[in-house]
Amino acid sequence: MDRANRTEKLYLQAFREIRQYIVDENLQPGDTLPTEQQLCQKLGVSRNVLREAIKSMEVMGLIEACPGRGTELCEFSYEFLLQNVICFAGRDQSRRLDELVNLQKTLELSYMRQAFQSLSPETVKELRACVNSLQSAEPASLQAFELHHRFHTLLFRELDNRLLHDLLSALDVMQRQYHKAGRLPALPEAELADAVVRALEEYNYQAFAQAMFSYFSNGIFEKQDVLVYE
Amino acid sequence: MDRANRTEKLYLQAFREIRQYIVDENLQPGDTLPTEQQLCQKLGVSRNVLREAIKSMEVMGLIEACPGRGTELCEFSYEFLLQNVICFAGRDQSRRLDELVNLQKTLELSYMRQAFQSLSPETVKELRACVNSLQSAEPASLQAFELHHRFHTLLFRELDNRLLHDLLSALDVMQRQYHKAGRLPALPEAELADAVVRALEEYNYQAFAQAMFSYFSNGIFEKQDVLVYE
DNA sequence: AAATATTTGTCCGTATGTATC
DNA sequence: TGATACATACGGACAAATATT
Repeated sequence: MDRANRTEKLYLQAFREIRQYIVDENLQPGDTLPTEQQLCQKLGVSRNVLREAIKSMEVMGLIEACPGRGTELCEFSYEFLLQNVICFAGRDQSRRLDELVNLQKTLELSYMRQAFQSLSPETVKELRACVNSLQSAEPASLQAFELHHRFHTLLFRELDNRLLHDLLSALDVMQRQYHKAGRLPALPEAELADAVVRALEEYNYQAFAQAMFSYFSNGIFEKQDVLVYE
Repeated sequence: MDRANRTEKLYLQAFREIRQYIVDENLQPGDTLPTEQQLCQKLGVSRNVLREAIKSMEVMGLIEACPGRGTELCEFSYEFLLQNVICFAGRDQSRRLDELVNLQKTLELSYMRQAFQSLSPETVKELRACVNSLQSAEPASLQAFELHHRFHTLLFRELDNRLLHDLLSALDVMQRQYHKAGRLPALPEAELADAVVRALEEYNYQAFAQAMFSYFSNGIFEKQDVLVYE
């Protein structure tokens, strides 16, 4: 670490270097990081500075430390997103919700063809059960919100695109905060979700796409324009 | 193995308490936190523990500390969160680049109409200068890579969508890492970027959209299918 | 089963650089 | 200019939890 002409704080620098180390070494969940002593030597910083960097990762749920054993990578979780978005993002910023909803609509409509092709009969059955519950649930209830979320999760869960999957989950986590704060407008009617599943049961892509567009033109999604092309 | 009975680590506890303090006091961006000493006393922990908690917030971009002045809240940004989602979430190296490129293509084509409408003559001039440099740069060089990214940044920088902006920026960060590792295939030819800017100079959306599609059908983007609709 | 070594958790002290008055 | 307040950074020390011999 070049300390002669450094301008940035050491703990910020250390954090990025450790993150880079994890990426470069392709460390997987369950793998252990070097000990604090080793990392201090590798980065050329004191133990305090190193811990400020490493404990940042632990606070975020990326790693877990245990005395006597060491520090290991965790399975990635959106928990830290949830915790922080609650406190810092969801405060008097009404347009952020629009941006979240718009991005969800854009992504799901853009990837729906791949989703359609990936869906197995088993998942379609689960989707059917989900939508049936949705139709008998109280609209705008917490239960309805959860079922809508499950509906979206099921639609894309077999699509083999980890990045998209994580991104959709992150969007969901963020929207959840708005819902808790009572600022989430109504979701589309259950009937529109039902039409999507009916198209899946008939394995009719045209009908599926049509139903998806209808779904995403109602409720909270209504005013979110998306550029769509042929 | 009894984790229930184990007392929680102090730095995790301190982190949550400080966050709660921010919410309770309704602190806004620009407001200052109590000094380290005051917080130590308030929470009843040592300075080291307190710093491990507070520096976690700074690493996440939630606060900023300055010697002699104190610590203040920052404007919330998704950038850090998204970068870490991308860094830690999908670690399958081989597919990740495809997913990154595909997502960039999807987002830029989906939001290009809004981008077109938002662009000012000043930015178009900067785009022109950027593309001119690109045409005289050595293809596949580091300079060409940087100019391509500047091209994309300029296209969307006036679009008033913070979330999209942060996401594109996070994708850029990740692609940079692939480029450093020499794993980034060739970008589209400079001529295709030039056609985009020519359409902007003529304020012709049809030509712009056409040029964008051509750009995103070449080089690294070639094999990335995107669902497009009418 | 016990002793020892390893690793993280927590605290203290000190020196330095920087901003403010 | 000087004094004060604050964050930055380093090092040492001991405790607690775990692993190893």
